Amino acid sequence: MSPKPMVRPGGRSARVQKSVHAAVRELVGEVGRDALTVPMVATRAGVTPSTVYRRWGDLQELLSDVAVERLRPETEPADLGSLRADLDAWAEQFLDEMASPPGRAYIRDALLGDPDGTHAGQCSAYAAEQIDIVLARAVRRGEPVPETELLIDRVVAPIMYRILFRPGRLDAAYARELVTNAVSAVGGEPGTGRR
Amino acid sequence: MSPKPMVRPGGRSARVQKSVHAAVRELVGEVGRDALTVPMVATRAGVTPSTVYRRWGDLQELLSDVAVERLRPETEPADLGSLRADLDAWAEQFLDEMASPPGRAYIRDALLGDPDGTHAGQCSAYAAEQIDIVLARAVRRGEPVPETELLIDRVVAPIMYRILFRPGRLDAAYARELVTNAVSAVGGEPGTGRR
DNA sequence: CGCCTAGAAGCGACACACTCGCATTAAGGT
DNA sequence: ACCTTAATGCGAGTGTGTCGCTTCTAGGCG
Repeated sequence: MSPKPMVRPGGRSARVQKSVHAAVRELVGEVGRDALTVPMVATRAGVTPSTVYRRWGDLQELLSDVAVERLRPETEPADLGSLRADLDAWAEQFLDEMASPPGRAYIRDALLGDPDGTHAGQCSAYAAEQIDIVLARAVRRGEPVPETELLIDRVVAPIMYRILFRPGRLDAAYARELVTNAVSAVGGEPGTGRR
Repeated sequence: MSPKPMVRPGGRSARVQKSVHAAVRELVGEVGRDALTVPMVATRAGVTPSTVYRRWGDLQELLSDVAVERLRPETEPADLGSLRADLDAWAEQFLDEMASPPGRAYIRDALLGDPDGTHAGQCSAYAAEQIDIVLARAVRRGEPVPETELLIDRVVAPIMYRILFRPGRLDAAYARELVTNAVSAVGGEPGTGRR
């Protein structure tokens, strides 16, 4: 028994992954998501279609892979001096990015080709990380802070639910309302702190 | 100008729709969702594949159609004598059905093949209707009631978010917690009533 | 330093899902 | 009973996706 199959992140495999991802991003911009096919991506990336089929199995899984990458936040939430201001700003930006047409498309793609829920879990983890940064800052300032879970339930979940399930519009005021309701629940009435 | 193009719900079209839906349900049980193909469904339903392609366009859209039908609640929420009891019972049942493996599969399918968000909106409408029934009952009893929107944001959205984005387990206690937090927000502190 | 092994990519052939244009049938209105 | 219109049936063609085999490279080992 050898110690482990080993993945081999360096070398050829990594090059293939990078060039395939790049090809997807280019082609989505050029021909659109609907016209995209695996052979097209493979040709652009300079690999054979079977390689793509083997590694990703499906166009949807490939798109999901790329979408998760695009949904990764690029910067830390801004530090505006108070928990409330930080959360407001973060929630507004989060809603803007997620509710925009490309954002909705990425969310759909990420959920779509995701048999075991790994990619979806990754998206949720991104939001949790950003919230944790904001909360850690507030703790350092000595402010009372809600649980991360509470903010996910009260702010992130309603936004994502509306994006996915309801056709209606979403604006910054809604994000601020959710934040207000969430922070007003901290350090006060019973039954708001979960788990 | 004739009044309308008209859909023709009765007659042949309706028969085709019914037999195709039945074929999907049968075959999903027999060969599984992964092995399902449009030609297979068409053969079982006694129609030509092109008919299925024309009406539904895609296997995913067909599965989405069937999934929405399965997600339609069959009974009204139970009347247990109080708002709190009704909401607890409803939320627990909702969570049970939605978080179960078949429930998750139906949700995924419903979202998957849904270009314009119609099916997703239908699912959301189902939940809103059930909640409205419970709230209308409570109003008749003279109880103070929260807004439907608040319950969707505080109860439905967190449950669906966790089902879709988080691998963790969901139990009845979580549903009750969400209901507690939602009803405790009614008729009290500022900033909880939305819009 | 060079061989060995195993995992990954290249290649080509085949199956079949999906599209499309045309003919046919049936539903609903007049 | 007729007419309009839309939906279904049918068949051919295209291109996606699968599979077995070969070839190559990365990492382990003597």
